[in-house]
Order: sequence, then C-alpha cells, then structure tokens
Amino acid sequence: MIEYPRLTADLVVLTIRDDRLKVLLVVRGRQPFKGRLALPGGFLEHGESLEETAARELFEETGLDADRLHLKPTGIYSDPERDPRSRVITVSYLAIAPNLEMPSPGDEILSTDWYEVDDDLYMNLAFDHARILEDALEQARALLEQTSIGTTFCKEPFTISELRRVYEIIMDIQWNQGNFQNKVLGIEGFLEYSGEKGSKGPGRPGKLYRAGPVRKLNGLMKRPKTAGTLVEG
Amino acid sequence: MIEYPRLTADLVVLTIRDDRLKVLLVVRGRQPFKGRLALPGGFLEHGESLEETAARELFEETGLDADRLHLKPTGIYSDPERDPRSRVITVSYLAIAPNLEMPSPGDEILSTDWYEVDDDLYMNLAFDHARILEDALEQARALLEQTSIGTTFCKEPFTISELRRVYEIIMDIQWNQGNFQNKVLGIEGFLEYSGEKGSKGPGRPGKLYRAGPVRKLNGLMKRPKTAGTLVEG
DNA sequence: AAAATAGTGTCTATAAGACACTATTAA
DNA sequence: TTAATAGTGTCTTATAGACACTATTTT
Repeated sequence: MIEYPRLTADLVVLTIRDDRLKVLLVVRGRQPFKGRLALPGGFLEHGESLEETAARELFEETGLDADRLHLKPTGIYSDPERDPRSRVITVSYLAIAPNLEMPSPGDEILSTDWYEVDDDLYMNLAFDHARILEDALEQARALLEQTSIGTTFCKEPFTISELRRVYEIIMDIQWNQGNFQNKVLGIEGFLEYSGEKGSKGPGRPGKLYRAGPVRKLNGLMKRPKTAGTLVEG
Repeated sequence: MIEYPRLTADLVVLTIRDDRLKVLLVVRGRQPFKGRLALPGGFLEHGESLEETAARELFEETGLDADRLHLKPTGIYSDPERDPRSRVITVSYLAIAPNLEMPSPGDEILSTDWYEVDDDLYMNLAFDHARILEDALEQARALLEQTSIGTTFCKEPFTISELRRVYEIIMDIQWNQGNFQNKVLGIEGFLEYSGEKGSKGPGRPGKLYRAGPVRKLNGLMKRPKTAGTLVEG
C-alpha cells in the first residue's frame, strides 16, 4: 500500500497596518497544533488547481476574498516529516493587500488577525510555517526592488508619500522625500496621475496616483546604498 | 473515493555546448507521449522529498549525478487536466551544469541528449513541458543578472572570456571584452584567482579563476543598456 | 611578423544621491 | 503665522560604457 502524500496550499498574505508590516494568521481550532498560530491554508479538493485551493481556504478561514489579491506561488515544502499526522506536501502562495478589513474566523478556526512580523512571532508558528513565512518575506522584499508590487500595498488612489512609507517600512530604511518623488515619477508607466489631490494629515496635500501598467522595474527602486536607518514612529 | 493527485518532479537541466544554450531531454519509451521529447523526471516515491525524487529520476533516466548540480525549485503545475492519465501535479527544478558528458538512457527511455532551445523544440515537448521549460528559462535569465549562477556553467577553473561567453549566449548580446573584465573583477568575492593561466585557442592565455563565495550580485551584471546584438559564430 | 586574445587605463555620458528652495495646505 | 508635507531643481559624486592602448601567446 503506497502512502500517497496529501497536498495543501498555504497563504502568506501581507499588508501594512499601523505603520507596520503584518501577516494574516489564524489560531487553529483543531489538532494538530490546536490553539497555535498558523498561516491560513488547507487541503486540495477534487478537481481544484492549487491556486483555487488557496483562494477557497482563504475565504473559508478568514472571510477575505482572494479575487482582489494576486496569488503568487513562492515555494514548495515536501520534507516527509513536516506534518506529524501523515505525509503532507504544501505549496505556499504570497499575496499582498492594502490595509483591508479585519478578517473573521471560519469553522475550525478560533480567531484570525493581522500580526506584526517579529522574532517572537516566528517562535509561535505551527508546522514549518516560520520557514514558509521567512521565505515568502524574502521574496516579497526582492519583488519590491524588481517589480511594481509596492503599489499593491496601497489603496488606490494613493499619494507618493504613502507609497514611500511602504518602501521605508519593508526595507526598514529612510528614503529622501524629494529623491523618492523624482525617482518614481521618472519611471515611465509606474504611476498614473488620477487628476486629484488628497490629504490625510497636516501639510500640503499630495497628488493622487494609481498603479501604472509597468510591472518589471528592472532593478530601479533598489534601496539607496547610503541608506539611513528608519526613524521609528 | 477521493482521487488523490500523484506528484512528480521534473528537471530543467541547462548547459552550454557548442556555443549554444542546451537543455537535457529524454525520448519517452512509454505511454503517454511515447516517442516524444520530455523533461527528465518522475513520480515521488515513499519517504522521499521532492528534491530527492528529482535527483533519483535524473540518475535513472540519464545517468547524470545530481550531487554535482544544485537543484532549485522553480514552479508548480497543478492544472487538473495537465496529464491525460490521471491527476498529476509536478514540481519543476532548475539545474545548471558545465559542459558534461553525454547522458545515457535508462529504462523506459528511448534516448537522451542535450537539445538546443528554439521554437521548434517547444512544439515537440510532451505534457506541458514547453511551459515548464519556458518558465525555467525566464528564471535562469533573471538569476544570471542577480546571482553568481553564471559561473556554474563553467568547468573550474575557467577564464574570464569563458564566463563572458556564457553571459553573451544566454543574454543573446555582445559584451565589450575589456569592460566585462573590469566589471567582474570589480565585484568583490565573485571570482577567485586560481594562480594559474590557461589557453584553449590562439592568443594570450587568460588567468584561471574559480567561483568566489559571493552568491547575490544585487543587480550588478545586468545587461548593458546599449547592448549590441550577438554576432553569430 | 601577424593574428588573436588578455589585461589596463582613460575619458565621457548618465544616473544616483545630497540638499536646498519654493509651494500649498491645516492649525 | 507657523508647522507640516509636496513639488522642483541644482550640484556633486559614483558608475556604466566606449574605446584605445599595451601585453602575451600561437601560428
């Protein structure tokens, strides 16, 4: 009798809330790892592609609609010992969202929320989800420099300062305001002016932009070599 | 009765032979797609990780030893219809090799060889292997600019001109000889001088180098913006 | 000697980054 | 009117790339 491995899809959904990079997690309501934090995800069902599995599980476990997100496969984890029950192979998907509503827990889930990514969090994740999260974050940081993925953290339309804040938080550095502005406006097709202005605080309101058609940034938006550390707050 | 998908690992093994980018393929000896070209690969067996599957299948089908290669997972293909027999999900691995010996076909394989990558080849591949190959090639080209993967195409020790030829063939452009030399020698930890010189043709023999410890090139080695087209031959 | 490739350096155009100054809003 | 942020431009420095010249080998 051959032991067929079962397949799951897990999601690393990132967003920025309260000026911090956060990841969507659930508290498991079932064994194994009952009561522990985990990435949302679950088993492949008949006739589904794995991306469909990911979208379905996201909705079932957290109530979030994957149609608004772009799912990008980031890794596969096939260590025979990674699940204590039986052989389970998982595929991880990365998704990035603007600051969304609070998720609501589905069946078999005790709670779900956005969690700040820090060392403490890594210690508390079920299965090998710390490893999966770490790999996905590394990819997200690489994509930030190479693609226009940064704009997907912002609710459209957004100001250049909101976009700059995204880069500052994820790269953990401080960008020069004027240079950042010149830089992104100099990349043709990166941003599209919406024709409006907007303000979410004191000071002169900035022009509001949408993401342009360009996806590959070809290494523009790399972190400045002489980057200062991010000033907290 | 739930239909469990079965899992395979497929390999995209690239090399440069006869001044051309080539990929390792097999001619299938079994249905489906008997007599057709395909990527080497096969089913996961009990207790294996998928990377172990890839290494084992590579050896069984082509006689090549994966210990000398670095396998990098590049994609997952889970379309329910991708295999005409039954549900099969495959994970693709990219490996890059210096010009190796000829492979020798294993059981269930009619023949195996290195094939030049061109449009004609894509038309003749079994399953969705054209898509898998295409994705892997795109990744390999990206890795060439961002990492030191280019050196793995060269048998150590190698001259800078041999390395330049790799970049020229894969990027399909011509590099200025002097500038390329200055550039790679200027990247600390990229190349290590072996202390020797070598010649494989007329002209002054070049110094022989090995790959240095640096893996991430952080966007150095990008194609020159003003690149001329590669002169054939 | 001629042909071929390796190695080195210089010059120029471009881009990255520091920084200052002006503009426009809220308080 | 002051504080805060947006927008623009200038200057400096670093880097990319063109190109030329020297060096070392085979034929």
